[in-house]
Amino acid sequence: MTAPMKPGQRVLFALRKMIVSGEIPDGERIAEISTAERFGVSRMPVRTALRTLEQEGLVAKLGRRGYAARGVTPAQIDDAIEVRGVLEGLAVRLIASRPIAPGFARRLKAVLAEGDALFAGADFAPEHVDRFYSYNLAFHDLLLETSGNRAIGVALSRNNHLPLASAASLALDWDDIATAREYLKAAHEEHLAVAEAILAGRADEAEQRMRRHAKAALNPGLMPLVGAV
Amino acid sequence: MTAPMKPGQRVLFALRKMIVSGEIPDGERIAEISTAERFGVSRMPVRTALRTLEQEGLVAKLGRRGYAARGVTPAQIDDAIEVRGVLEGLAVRLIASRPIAPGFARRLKAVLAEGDALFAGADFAPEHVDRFYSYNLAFHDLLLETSGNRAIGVALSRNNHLPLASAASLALDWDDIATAREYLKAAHEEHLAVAEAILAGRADEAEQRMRRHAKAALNPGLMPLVGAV
DNA sequence: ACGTTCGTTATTGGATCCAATAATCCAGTT
DNA sequence: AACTGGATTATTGGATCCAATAACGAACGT
Repeated sequence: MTAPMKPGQRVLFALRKMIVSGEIPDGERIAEISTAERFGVSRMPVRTALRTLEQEGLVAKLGRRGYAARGVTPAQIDDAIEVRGVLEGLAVRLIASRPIAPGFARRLKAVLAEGDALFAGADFAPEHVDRFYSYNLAFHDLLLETSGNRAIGVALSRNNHLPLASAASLALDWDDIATAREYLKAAHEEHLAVAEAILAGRADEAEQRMRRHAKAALNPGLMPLVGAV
Repeated sequence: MTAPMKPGQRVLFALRKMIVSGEIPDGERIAEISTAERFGVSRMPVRTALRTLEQEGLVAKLGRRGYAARGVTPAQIDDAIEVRGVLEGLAVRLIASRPIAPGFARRLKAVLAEGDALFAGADFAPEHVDRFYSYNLAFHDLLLETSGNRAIGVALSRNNHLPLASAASLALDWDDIATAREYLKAAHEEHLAVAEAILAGRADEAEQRMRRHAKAALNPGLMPLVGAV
């Protein structure tokens, strides 16, 4: 991860981080030349990065005057979380509306077992948070994949560029590990409830539960529980 | 529209059309150099176009071997329409869940009046289809804007690059103008029903109706009724 | 005859250069 | 003094050039 990154990726990641962190304030113009000099690269990586960021909605094109940063407000993060909720809700609705493949049921239970194991004991260390993160990712990925609707994944990939999955968000809870455990445990139980509704074919309930599960991340200072990349 | 286009836009549009139309078959590799020569431009516009198309999911990166076209199957179009339905459903849900601004009610009624005017008489010409297209766009745009959730628009912008709004789709119906009128009239009445549910604050109903409205486009050979850009 | 390794080649990513274009600034005029 | 016009300049988009890299093929050794 700390390996030397190609210039294009490096500039893209750096700019994205600077915008979402507010280091580049909202509305500030981002010129190609000055940015290129700032990073010590040519204008080319900056250009491609700005194109990508435009697609992500993090910068806006100003006609001929280049691009301007679009600051990410907490309200926008809430917006993105809400969108993620309905998209993942659609995914589970689709799964629950169709016959359940035996292989899926098995894989789903295997993933959920990871979560069960995490909260089997009363102890909870920061390492557990990492493991929960992996488990959570696997859970959401499995559902997304099983839905068979690739358009959901395409739409989701936008939201996940927002700082919902950043380590900074997680750090807030690391101070109080007991609270973190309770919160993550609640999330896991929501997973279980969603899974049960899916396997029982209760599509409406599965969708509703998934939406609420996403919205749980709206609580400030709590783990975002973001899905895939 | 038929004005001379900049090379970048031209290549992007052309490639997009060629992929969704199947002129470039699924899995076929798209090399920068040969494509650039084919269009008579340098590699640069092709590069940016491929980057954009990758974001849209229409091409896949093949590590070092460049990109490959990802053919758009009818199933994928259905997927995208379903996603659009839930996203626009979320938009109207949000609007209906909040107090209605007087200005919004007025603007909404003004837009719907355009639709009323279209179907006031029994005659229907191809020109009316164009007008319906504008009206339809205005309706969906207004809802998207009023929702206040920009993440919805960002997510939607992906889906609308699929050939749902292409003139080719519209052409199918131009052969039988009477059928087109009936279909578009039904869509307009769905708009009215959605609007009524919104203004009455019936959020669930508004969302459900909007979803079904989107799915109406699933009927083959019928106008997609696509939303914004 | 088959596998391995080295060299060639095709192809993308980055850098630099050039052209077009719109915004800004200054001067001239009313 | 204010407004209008043109000229300059800053900035993006496109073209060409260079470097890095991985795939492909051939030759050699076992």
